[in-house]
Amino acid sequence: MALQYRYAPHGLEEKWQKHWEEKNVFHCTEDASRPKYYLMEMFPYPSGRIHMGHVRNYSIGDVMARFRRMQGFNVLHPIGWDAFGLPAENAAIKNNTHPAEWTYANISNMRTQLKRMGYSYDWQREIATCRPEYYRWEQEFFLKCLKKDLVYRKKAAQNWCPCCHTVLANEQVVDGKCWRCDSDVEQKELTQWFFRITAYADELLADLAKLEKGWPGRVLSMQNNWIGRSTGAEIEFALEGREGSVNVFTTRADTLYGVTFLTLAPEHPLVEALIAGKPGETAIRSFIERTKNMDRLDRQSETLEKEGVFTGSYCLHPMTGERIPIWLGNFVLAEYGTGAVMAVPAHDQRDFEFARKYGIAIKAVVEPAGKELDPAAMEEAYVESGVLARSAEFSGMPSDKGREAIIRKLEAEGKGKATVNYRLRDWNISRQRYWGAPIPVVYCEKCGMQPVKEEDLPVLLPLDVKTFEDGRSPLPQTPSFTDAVCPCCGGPARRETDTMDTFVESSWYFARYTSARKEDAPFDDAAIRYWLPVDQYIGGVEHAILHLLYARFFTKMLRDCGYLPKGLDEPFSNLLTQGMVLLGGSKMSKSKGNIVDPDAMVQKYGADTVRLFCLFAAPPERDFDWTDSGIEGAYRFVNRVWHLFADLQGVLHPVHACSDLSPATSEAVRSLRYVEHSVVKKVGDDIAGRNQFNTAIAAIMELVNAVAKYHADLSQTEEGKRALSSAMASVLTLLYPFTPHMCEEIWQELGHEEAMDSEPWPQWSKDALVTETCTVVVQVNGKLRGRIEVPAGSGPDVLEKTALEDPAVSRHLEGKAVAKVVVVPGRLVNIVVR
RNA sequence: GCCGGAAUGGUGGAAUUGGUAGACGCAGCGGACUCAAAAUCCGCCGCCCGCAAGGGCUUGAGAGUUCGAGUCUCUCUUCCGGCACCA
Repeated sequence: MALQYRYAPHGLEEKWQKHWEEKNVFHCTEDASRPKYYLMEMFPYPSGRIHMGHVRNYSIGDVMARFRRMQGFNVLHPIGWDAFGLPAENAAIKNNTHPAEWTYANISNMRTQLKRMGYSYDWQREIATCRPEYYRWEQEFFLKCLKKDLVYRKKAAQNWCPCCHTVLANEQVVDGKCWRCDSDVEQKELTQWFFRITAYADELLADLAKLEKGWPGRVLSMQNNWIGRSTGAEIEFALEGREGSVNVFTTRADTLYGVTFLTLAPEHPLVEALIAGKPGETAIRSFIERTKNMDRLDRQSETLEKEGVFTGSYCLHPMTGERIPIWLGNFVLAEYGTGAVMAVPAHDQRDFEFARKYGIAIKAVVEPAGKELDPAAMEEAYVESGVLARSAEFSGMPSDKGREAIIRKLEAEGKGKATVNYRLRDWNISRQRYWGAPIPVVYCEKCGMQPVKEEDLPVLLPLDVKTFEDGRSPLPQTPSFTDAVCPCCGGPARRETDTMDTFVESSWYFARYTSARKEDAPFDDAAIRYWLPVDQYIGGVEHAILHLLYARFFTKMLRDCGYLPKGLDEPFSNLLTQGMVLLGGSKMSKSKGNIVDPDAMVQKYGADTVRLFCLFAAPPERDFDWTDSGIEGAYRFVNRVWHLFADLQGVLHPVHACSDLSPATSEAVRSLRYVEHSVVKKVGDDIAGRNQFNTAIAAIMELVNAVAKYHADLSQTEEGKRALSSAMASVLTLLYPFTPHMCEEIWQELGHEEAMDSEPWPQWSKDALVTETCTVVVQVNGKLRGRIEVPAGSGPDVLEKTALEDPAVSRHLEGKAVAKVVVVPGRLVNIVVR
C-alpha cells in the first residue's frame, strides 16, 4: 500500500468513522484508575439540519475531547437532543405531519450529519428529551418539588405570546417581545405553575464566586444583573386612624427623615381600603383603571409621564410621627419590593419631579460636607451620599453610618428591618402547548389539585392527536388524556393540560448522560459521583441567563431533594462561550438567505478541512466571518501536509512524536528538532491552558513549514531521516484532534500497527530547546538598534560588552555619555545615553 | 445611569510574566513551471522619506509610571453585550 498523491477526503473519512463506530472507540465507563474528564457541548434542538454554529461548537468540543483522551483522561463526551418545543408543532402544522414524526426524522438526519463530521461522541449515551424514558424523571422531580414547596401554582398577570399561544418566563421576554417569534408580549391573568427559583437567589448569586476562574466574566456579570440583589431596609409606616401599616422597601434608609409622602402601586392590596369613601374617590378609581390598562411596555418605559393621585389617607412617620400623605403612582411596580415606596424628593430625582409637579414638600436631610441645601432653590435632587442633617440624633453622621444607625433603631423599635430584594422572579414553567412534558397533576372536583402518584409515572404525552391549525394545544380536547381518576378519592378528575417549559428538560440533561440508560432511577449514584461536575461546557453566549441559570438552579434543587450529592453545588466548572459564525458581517439566517451549508462544505473539502477552518478562523470566543478564501486556505494546508507525507514515504520510519533525541551532528537536525519540541509545547499549552485553537494550528503550520524547508537535505542522511520521522510524527499527533481522519489514514500508511485514537499526547524535551547561541536585542534609549549573537547563557558582563562593541549600536553612542545599561540575559540589552 | 467586554496592517488575527509589535493565514505584487490557464513551488508585502545603507512614525485619543508600555495607572472617544422609573 502507498499513500496516493491525490488527497481524497471522502472515502478515508467514512472509513475511519466506520472504524470508530464498529470498534466503539469513544464509549466510556467509570474507571477509578484514571482521572475523569467530563466534556459536553450544549445539545442541539432537532430543527432539521445542522448549521455552521453547531459545527463550530462541536468542533471545539471534539478537539478538547480528543486532546484530553490523548492526555490519559477517561473522557465522557456525550450528545443528545433537546427535542420538545414549539418549532416541532409549528412545522407539523405546516407540513401536515405529527410533531413526533417531524422530530424523530430530524434527529435521524442530524445524527447522520454529526457522524459525518467525525465527532468522538459516546453514542450509547444519546438521549432525546421527548422520550418518556427521559421526561418521566422530570415528572418525578416535579412531584418531589411539590412536596417540598419548591413548585407551586399561582394566579398572576403573565407574559402571553399571542403568536405562540402560550405564556413565557420572564427570561424568555426580550425587550417586551417573545424570544422565539419576536411578537409583542401581552399580559394575561392566568393560574400557572412556578419553580421557586427565588428561594435560591442568594445561593445562585453567592456561588458565582466559585465560577470566577472557569466562567467568562461577562456571563457572570449577566447573571449578577439578572438576579439583581439590592440591600436595604423594609420600613413600616403605621396608618393614621386605623389598624395596619404600609411597608416600604428602600436602599436609602439614611434619607428617612426626608420622607414627605408615600407612593403605592395602583395594584397594592391596601389601595381599596385607603380610598373608600374619600373625596375624589371616583377620580382616583379612574386613575387606577387607566394605569392598570396601560401597556406594560409603555408603563415601564423611562419616558412615561409620571402621574399620581392622592388617596386622601395618611400614615405616620416611624420616627417623628408626622402625618405623611399616601399617593398612588403609575410608575410604582407592584411586583418589586413591597409595591410601595417612601418618597424623598430632596434625594431622589423621580420623587423630586413628582413633588414639584404636585406641590408636595421637599426636605433636605443629606448634605455635601460643609454645605447647606435649600430645598426651594434646588433644581434637581441631591442623590449622592453626604452628611445627615435635620435627622434628630443621626444628624452629623455620614450617609453610610447614618443608614446603619437608623436601621438599628427601627429594628429595636420593631418598626423595620434590614432586608434584601431581588429582581429575579420565580420561573413560570406552564406552557399552553402540546409538544412538551405533561405536568403530573390532576384536578378533582372534591379534592382539588392532586399530584399523580409516583408509581403511576410517567404521565404519557398522547401521540394519537391532531394539532390545531392555529397552534392551540389539542390536549384539553383529548378526553383519553384529560379524563383521570383522583388519586385521593378515586372519583373523576381532570388532568392538567399545560406542559412544562422545554428549558426544564435542558436543566438536568448533563446529569442524565452519566447514566443515560438507567431504568429504575434518574441517576446512578456511583456514576454521578464519578463524573459530575462537568469539567468543560461549551455553547453559545445567548444562553448566558436562561439555560445556564436554570441549570444552576436545578443542580442546587436536585441536591436538596437528594438526587445529587451534597457538595455538588454547581454543574459546570468551566464554561466556554463560543462566538457566532457570520456571513458578510451578519448572523447566518434562512430568511436572509446568507447560509453556508455544512453538508455542502463537507462535500467540497471533507470534514477535516471544515473542522480545521472553524477553529483556525478566530479564537473561539469571538464571532467570525465565514470566507470562501479562508476555508480554501485551510484546505491548502491539509493538502500540503498530505503531499508532504506522500513525498516522504519511503523516507519516514513509523515512529512516535518527539522520539528522536540522539546527538545531532547537523545544524538542520538541531533546528528542526528545536521547532518540533517548541511547537509541541506550545500546542499543548494553547489547547489545555488557553483554549486558543487558532494559535495552536498556527504553530503546527510553522512546524510543517520547517519540515518543508529542511526535508530535501535531511532525507539524504540516516540522522536526517530520524529527525524528519519524529517531526512528521509530531505533525500528525498534534493535528489529530483537529483533523483526525487524515491523521489516522497517514498514520496507518506509515506502518503503525495501533490506530491514532490510542496515541498519547507527545512529551517535549527541555534538551531539545537548548541552543548553543542566542540572539539578543540591543536598544539605545529603548529604540531597537541592533542584534547580537552570543553563546547561550552569557552573563550580563559579556552581553554589555558585546552590545557596546556592536557597530550598529556604537554608531548611536558617539558623542554621548552612557548613563546606564539594563541587561535582561537571553533577551535584551538597553543602553541609556544622554 | 449601573455593570461587563472590546478597539492592533488592505484583511482574520499573533505577541502567555512589562522586554524584537504584526506569528500564522487571507488578499495583493513579482518570479518559476506551462502553448496557455488552474494547481503547485520560490520571493516580496505596516506607513512615510531614501537608489541604497539607513532614518522617522505606528497598537482608538491624550497624559502618567518605567531604562523599556499593545500589555500597568488615570482621563477621554467609539463600538458590542447585560440590567434599568428596581425605590
